[in-house]
Amino acid sequence: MSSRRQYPFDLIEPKWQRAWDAEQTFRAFNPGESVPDGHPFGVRHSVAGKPASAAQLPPKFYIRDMFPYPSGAGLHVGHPEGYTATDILARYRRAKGFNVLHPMGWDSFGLPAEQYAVKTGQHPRVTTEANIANFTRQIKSLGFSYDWSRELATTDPEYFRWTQWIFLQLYNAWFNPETNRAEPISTLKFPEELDGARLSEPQQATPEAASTNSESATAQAAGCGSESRAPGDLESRRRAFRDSKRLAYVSEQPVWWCEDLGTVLANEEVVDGKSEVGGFPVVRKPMRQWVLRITAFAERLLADLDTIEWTDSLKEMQRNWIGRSEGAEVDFPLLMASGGRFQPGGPDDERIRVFTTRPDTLFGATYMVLSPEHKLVEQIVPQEWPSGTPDAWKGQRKYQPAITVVESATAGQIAFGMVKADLNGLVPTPEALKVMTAERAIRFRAVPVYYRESTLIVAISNPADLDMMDSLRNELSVENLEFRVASESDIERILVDFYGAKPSLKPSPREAVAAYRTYASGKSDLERTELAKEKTGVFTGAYAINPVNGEKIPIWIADYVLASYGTGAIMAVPGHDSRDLEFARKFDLPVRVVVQAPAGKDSIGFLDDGVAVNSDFLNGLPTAEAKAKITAWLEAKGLGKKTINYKLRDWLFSRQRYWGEPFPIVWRRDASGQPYHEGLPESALPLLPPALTDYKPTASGEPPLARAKDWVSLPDGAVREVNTMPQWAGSCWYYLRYLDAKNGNAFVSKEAESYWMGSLSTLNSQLSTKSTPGVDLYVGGTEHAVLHLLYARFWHKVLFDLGHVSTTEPFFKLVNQGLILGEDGQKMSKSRGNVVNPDDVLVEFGADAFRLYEMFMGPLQDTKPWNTRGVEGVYRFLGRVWRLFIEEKSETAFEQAQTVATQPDADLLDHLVMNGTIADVSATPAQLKVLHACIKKVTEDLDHLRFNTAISAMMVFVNEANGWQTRPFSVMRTFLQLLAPFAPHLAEELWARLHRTFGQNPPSLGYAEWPSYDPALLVESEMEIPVSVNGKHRDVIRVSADADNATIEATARRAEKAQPFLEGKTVRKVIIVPKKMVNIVVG
RNA sequence: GCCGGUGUGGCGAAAUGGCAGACGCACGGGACUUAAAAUCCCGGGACGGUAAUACGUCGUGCGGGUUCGAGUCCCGCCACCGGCACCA
Repeated sequence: MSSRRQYPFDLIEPKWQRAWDAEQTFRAFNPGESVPDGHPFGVRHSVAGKPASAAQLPPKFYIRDMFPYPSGAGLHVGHPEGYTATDILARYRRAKGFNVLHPMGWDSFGLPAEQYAVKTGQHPRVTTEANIANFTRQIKSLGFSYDWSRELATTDPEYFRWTQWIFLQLYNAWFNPETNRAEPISTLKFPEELDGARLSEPQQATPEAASTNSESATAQAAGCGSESRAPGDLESRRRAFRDSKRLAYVSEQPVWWCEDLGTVLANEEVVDGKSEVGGFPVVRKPMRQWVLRITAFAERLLADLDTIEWTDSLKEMQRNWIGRSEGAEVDFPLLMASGGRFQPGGPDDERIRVFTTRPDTLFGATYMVLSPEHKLVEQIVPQEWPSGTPDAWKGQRKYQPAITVVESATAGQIAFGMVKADLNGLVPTPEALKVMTAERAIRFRAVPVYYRESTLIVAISNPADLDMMDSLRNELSVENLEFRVASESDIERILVDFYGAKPSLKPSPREAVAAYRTYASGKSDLERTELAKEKTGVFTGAYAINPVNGEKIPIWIADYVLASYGTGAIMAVPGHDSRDLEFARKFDLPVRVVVQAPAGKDSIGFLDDGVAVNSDFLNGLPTAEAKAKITAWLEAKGLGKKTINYKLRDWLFSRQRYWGEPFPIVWRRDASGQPYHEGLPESALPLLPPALTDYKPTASGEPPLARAKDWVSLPDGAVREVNTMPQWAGSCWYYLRYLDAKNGNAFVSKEAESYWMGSLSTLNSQLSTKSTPGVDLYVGGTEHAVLHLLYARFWHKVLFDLGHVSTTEPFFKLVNQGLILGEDGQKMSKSRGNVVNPDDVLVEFGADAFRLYEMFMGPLQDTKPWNTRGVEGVYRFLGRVWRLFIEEKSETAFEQAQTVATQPDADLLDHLVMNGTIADVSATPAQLKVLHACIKKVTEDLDHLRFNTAISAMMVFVNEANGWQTRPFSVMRTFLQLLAPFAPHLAEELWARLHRTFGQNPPSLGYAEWPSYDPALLVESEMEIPVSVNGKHRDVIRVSADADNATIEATARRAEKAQPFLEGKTVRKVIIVPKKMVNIVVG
């Protein structure tokens, strides 16, 4: 650790931060805004002291960071990595003559503040504001050139009024599949039976959007199905129909419920069956929720990825998440077990519709599987098993508590063992739970823990759960915890008592199916992934007919088929699908080869494209042709059609929390008492959350907002929606608010939007570098790949369709910064104790060194470990820069003055004197060459985001300049311009001093024109060219720069060190790459 | 399992198909100093060789290939990191 400061950054850095603040140096000006007199931006672009129109302003450059959640822990060194990169580019672009928009704000709604509020009763706003203040202090101490006048926080009512406004835009719009875009709900046409006013006119039935389950499900829930209703409630039905089409709609679907967080979560927030935040268990639970129709935009979200510059991996993540697959829907007619045709509710129910991407394997479909939740299940199950049904198909439980010893001890209080039991059909019965409760059964993190006769019995099936034992020990305050293996009877007790298992055959298909459905729905996703390594399922007793060959095939239910994908049903082709094969093997179902694998590969289980066999009229066709032929055949017969499916689900948009945006929605009841919702008028915004003293959910499990009875109930009898929006809402559009952050009349003005988002950029392209539309550069971590970045693209497209923004995409270029690891090469975390706090680094080395090191570590996108010695290295470099400019003797005087001074004072810096080696003389050619090489490298590297090599180029310059007896003013001045984006405080201080020393008024460094290099100065009169013999490097020759090939060849042939390799050999060929190398090929 | 990315000194890393290891860290030597720190200068891929030079051989995860020439391009592996994961 250095005992003495390399240079007085502690005085320099606050001094310039104050100056930039006071002079509003980095204010970005909107079209129509008046630029203050004398502001350096106005001076540079001749718009000072007057309002500048969009055409008078220089081209825009909009560069942004992902705004942070202001946590109580403060900034860590990962945050400023991206911030530094964008700040360097912002400063560089300003110098290049762009109007740079570089803002910062706060994603300030969030769980920690709310959890603190639940515990202490303190309003989350208090915590949030304190954290914002701390983050602001930390970020400002790094000297970033943000335009702080545009600072925003998603928790600010003046911000979230527009978040609510955008929600209303979604609420009042629908997706028109014919135009493939969002339109105002007023353009929605009612189907004929609801269009009472114009029954005589011919009406197009509203076409279904690309088949999304949510859509058809809600449409049916809303009652617009085929069954007719009394004409009296036509109005209600019209409303229900309209509500079912909105981009923001209410759905009763099963959602991920997290008990520990007390809220539901979106699919994207659930990772490995646990909540992304906190890692708590989640379960599937049907609830009424607000959902946004992102699936309607799946195709455009996918297609437009081709129009933006993101990394391949990021685009790929989004593609995977959207998960488009092409295939066919095929109808399988039902057959009753008795052999008669099935006729429950009408013509639509006579078949089961499946989705498959391999219609060419239809002849290999030997059974069908429905998801346990499939709506047809109950209707198709017969009273009795068909004769000859194997016992294994009847849902027989066949658990063998095969106990694998994991760890053991004697005479302990806790016994546990690994259960490898097939829990098929087993669920904790209410009776069993009562018994368990009486005996102090507890559920610990979804794992049953059973206390009986002074012994805790823990059945686990995953070695990973061993980690749990420590927490369990703490939680139970059991000391001297010892382990022993659970005995077989221990396990038996858990299975019988907890799961209510009885080793008996299910007596009827109905019971077997009911038991399996309960089992499947009761499993949390955690249990599903950890316990269900083996396939489970049960035969329904019903059969269907394979439409291509008339075969009778059994229908099963199994939880490996998801209700939420495709049609919730599949045709199983065990010959060519690994999951179906696994299932077929377990239950002894027939396997048939219908695709011939290439020679040498087994056709059973062959998943790739091959040639159709055993498939009647498809035989001999390659897979692609077989697909086309069978699809056409199905369509001609009316048995199926080509279909596209997506993995993407609609976006669950409501949370049961206090600290989020309230929905601008009220609920009323129609004449028949049916509740319906209504959007608030814009004039009611912002809708503020009510004041509460208790932030917990209500006793009846309603969200916290329900506690505010006065707030919830309106005088006219309506009640407010009590859910709130998720944290992602505010971050979906903040990049638009920055453009016009103080606008009270609109979320952004048209002028600001079109200028900054680049629709106007073609109007003023006086610079060769053209502006990109949208955000020019967005830098942030990969963790938002499918959350924020997908949601924001979706909102942007809706706003675009509705005419509120002018570009189809928000972020045209995006770069992911790499993770910074701790000094031990591990991910930084409190528990590892390897977290580096930027505050500490700043105290010791200053902001400039910190910034420089963050960039010097390696390429921005790479993951790399922190190394404090590395900071010292760049800090030393800055010290060398300092000493190039400052007379060392004057430093002694300065230090003495500083010791005497009672408090730090920037005036003390005036004791410093410029280094006497700097003189206003013309530079030597060698000096110019060093400088211009540096300009070239730094400029080119900045254009390609190669900060680390730009810094090393400056180090090379400093190492050279260090040896100069005389340092020309002009050269040193230009160098400071190159340094300024990286180490702005030091550069500003030296810039000011340098100019004053030479009797000049320092021009604004931030807006001084970026230096350009003269290629002529870089040309060598002589050059060194490596000489190779047979591709091996042997010598280096010197020739004049304009030497022709003949001269080069002759010189190379004479090269001394090459001689031993040429002697006695015939030269077959001489390859000369101009200015690069010579290769002599001998034989 | 599928998709994407990355493998170069003791470490972070450089290298439009053309002298591998720029720059920095750590390390070693020297100057300055009573001494240390700081600073300045010099040296560091490995092996062989030499008093030290010189010089030679090998060397960019592994195995092949294309090329006068490969860290870079192609084919096949291996390892690590990230994402997805019963999506029909």
